[in-house]
Amino acid sequence: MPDFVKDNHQFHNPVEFAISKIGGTYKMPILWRLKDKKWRFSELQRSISHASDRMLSKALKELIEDGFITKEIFPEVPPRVEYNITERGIKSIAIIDALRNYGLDLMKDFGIENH
Amino acid sequence: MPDFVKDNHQFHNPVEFAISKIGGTYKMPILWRLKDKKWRFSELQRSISHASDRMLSKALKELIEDGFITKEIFPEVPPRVEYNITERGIKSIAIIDALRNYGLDLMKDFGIENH
DNA sequence: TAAGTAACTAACAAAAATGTAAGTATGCCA
DNA sequence: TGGCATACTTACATTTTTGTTAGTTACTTA
Repeated sequence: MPDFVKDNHQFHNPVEFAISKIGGTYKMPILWRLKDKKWRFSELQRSISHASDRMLSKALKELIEDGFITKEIFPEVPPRVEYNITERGIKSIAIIDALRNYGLDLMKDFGIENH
Repeated sequence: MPDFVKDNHQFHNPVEFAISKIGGTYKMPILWRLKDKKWRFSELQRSISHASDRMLSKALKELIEDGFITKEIFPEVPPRVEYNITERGIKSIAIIDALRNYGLDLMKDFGIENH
């Protein structure tokens, strides 16, 4: 597991790289929602209600830059914007699902009930 | 995916909970190393050389508190301490492996060569 | 007698992530 | 004419995570 550098940032293993791309508080929740349909900004906002405008916007922007999602702007007033998942985004769904299931197992293990 | 609270901390989904337990820069590297043998503190130090004493110590302590690893102190001078993985720790290896493989795929996708 | 060793801990500093509040554009509707 | 709606951005504050430096214990070896 040799170190490597990408975009002026040093990584020590593949997990660090993966987390740098889809980690953080909001990226996986976004990808998870986009996995089977397009979502508007305001829909994501309502659904991930603990995310502020700023954080949601920031996460979306980085996911676009990294090629996990795309953005379509409709020239209407008020504006309409739709976010769509890409091939690369689709490929991320499997680990998000695995992580989610592991999280559920851990919750059970720690005695957390999910109704 | 309802919110829940554990140890005075609010979580919004199972992934967040999983990451709170095995996330951060050093926990997965530690678990990964302990998966098939015991390691001494100094061995981990040499192997995860970018971790400072403090961070390594902190990560180990939290993994112990959360039941992923155990610690055995030998009454020798200079001291000898061995860290060992638990059942709960063993169960985490599968996602670490999955995340690692996903990371390798992503690296390839982003044009990063690993020799 | 002094330096070396393993496995730490404490105090403090810096960097990164997240949060909060306010402001922007454009046109529609009352 | 004023307020409303959507999808943002900017500036700033706070919190969390990570890093740095120095010190501790207690025995062994030079």
